[in-house]
Formats: sequence, structure tokens, C-alpha cells
Amino acid sequence: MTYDISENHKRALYSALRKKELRPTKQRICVYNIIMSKKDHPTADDILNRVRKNLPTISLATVYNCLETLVDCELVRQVNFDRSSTRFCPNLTPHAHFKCSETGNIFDISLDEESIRSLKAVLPKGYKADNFELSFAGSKTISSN
Amino acid sequence: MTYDISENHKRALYSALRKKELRPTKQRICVYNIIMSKKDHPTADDILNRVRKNLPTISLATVYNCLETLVDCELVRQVNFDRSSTRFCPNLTPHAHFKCSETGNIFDISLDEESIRSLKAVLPKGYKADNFELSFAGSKTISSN
DNA sequence: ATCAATAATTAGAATAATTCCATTTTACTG
DNA sequence: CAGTAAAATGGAATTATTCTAATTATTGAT
Repeated sequence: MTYDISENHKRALYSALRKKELRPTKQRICVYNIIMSKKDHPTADDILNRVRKNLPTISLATVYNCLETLVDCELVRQVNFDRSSTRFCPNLTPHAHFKCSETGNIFDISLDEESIRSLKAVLPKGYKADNFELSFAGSKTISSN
Repeated sequence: MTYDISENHKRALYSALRKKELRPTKQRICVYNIIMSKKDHPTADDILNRVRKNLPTISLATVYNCLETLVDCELVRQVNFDRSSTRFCPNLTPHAHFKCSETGNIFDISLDEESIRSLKAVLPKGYKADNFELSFAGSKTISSN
């Protein structure tokens, strides 16, 4: 059973854009594909460099524009660590992040239903959260990934 | 039973500075007092404005320097929301933050031992966290504080 | 108290990430 | 394929923060 995973991505992209009456330009398609094709946490600048392999003349402003669009469409997520440059994340499932202080690498930490429930349970009555961010910093003893 | 809370702060400041062989300058003392005297989450610029009531000639660079020192000494904490300017927090107990999308106000959410334990439990084997940040964004229906 | 040594403050320049702006190019509709 | 609205582009502008070099303050020893 082999299927083209990027066909699914393409469908998701087109339908999300159509919903907001936005156009599937080659820049948006390319930025989206680049993010989906590697499960890491690139900055806008990383993305610019990767995208330029296919679209050598794309500008940084356009990369920022595309990223904003993709985030608005909930096709990719934004991650911020302190005030270092924003990173973008293809993982749409609820998860936390772990930043290794030694290498700077960022890892996704998956969260099960139970964890998410206990997370949201810390909010007192009267607080309605639309979203949350949980991030850890520290060192990783086992180096996988 | 009345006591001078700022006497305690002063002691904490002096002893923390001495531990690192740093000098208790009037700028550091003033920045620290300003942060401790109001339980909110000011930016460096907010702090500059407040401190200038007492030290009219203090510079923004000095405010940044003082804040860095205070954070290093673990006398105040830094909070970041997305990429807006860093905020500083007098609350040293482990807690989460909630940002109201409507007003921009930031609220401390206290965490009991049990919550902290379940938070740290999301980390798989091999991850050692030195610290974590948990923040929520949403709306606050009951307006206290 | 005075002095030297060292640390801290200062103003302004420099930097980094991101956004804005005015113009050109592209995509959709008829 | 022509007209219109949206998007891309390059460069300037902005924001938060850090750096730099010169001045000033604090400390410890006389």
C-alpha cells in the first residue's frame, strides 16, 4: 500500500487556502512542501535557503508572507523559544517542545489525552484557553533523532 | 503584625549579589525595588519609565544590564510571549502564565505540586529538564485583578 | 578619608528579526 | 486573452536588544 504523501499535503493546502479565498501560488506551495518534507523546526531564514533550491528568486518577505498565511490556515505551527527567531513546525498534533541547551536542537514531545487534560486543569474558573504552549529546556542524555 | 517587606527584599538582593561578587549599585537596587513593588509583568521599557521617577538619568542599557543581573541571580524571572518584548516577573514560585487575547493582560496561574509533577511526567526517558514554561492564551470571563 | 583597581553606567551605534511600502508580477473571472 | 484583485518583490523602516568606548562609581587597601 504505497501512496503519495505529498498528494495529501497538496489537498490539505488547496482546501485550506480555498476556504479563506486565498490563491495557491507557487511560493505558498513550495514553502508548504519544504516544511512538510522534513520534520524539524526551521526558521524563516532556513526556509528561505531551502526554498531557493526550487525558486531561486523568492524573497525573504515572501517567505514571511507565506508562513503567515500557512499559520493562519492552521497548516503549520509557530514555535518561539525566548526571543530567538521564530521556528515553524509541521506537527499539528498537540505536543510540547524540548530544547537541548547543549546542541540547540528542538524535539517534539507528544502529549496524550490525559496529559492535555491535566494541563488544562491548571486553569482556574474564569479562564478560557484557546491554546497553550509548553516548552522545556535542558539536556538530552540519550541521543536519538 | 506589620513589617517592612522591602527590608526583606533588600536582604535578598544584597545577599544574592554578594554571592556572585556583584555590587549593589543604586540602579540595581532601584530596578529591583520597582519590580518587587508591583505584581505585574513590565517590559524593560516599562521599567525604565518607572525607575526614572527615582533616577531620572538612568539609561535603557543600564536597565537591560540590571535586569540581566537580576535574572542571573534568580531574583526575578523572564517571561516571553511570542516575539513581543520580554517581560519581567517578581513571582519566583513555579507558575504558568495566561495572556488575555482581548486586553493583553498577563496573569500568573499558580501550580501545585501535583500539577508540576504531571507536567514533568510528559518527558520521555532521556530528557532532563532544567526548567519549563507553560503559557496559555485566551479570554478571561471573570474580570478580577 | 584617599588612591588605585576594577566594575558598572552611559549614550549612541550596531545588530537581528520582522514588518512595511510602493511597484511589478501573477492568478482568477468573464 | 483582458481586466481586476491578490500576491510577490526589494529595499527601507521598525522594534527590541546588544555592543562599544568613554566616563563614573564602588571597593579594598593604605
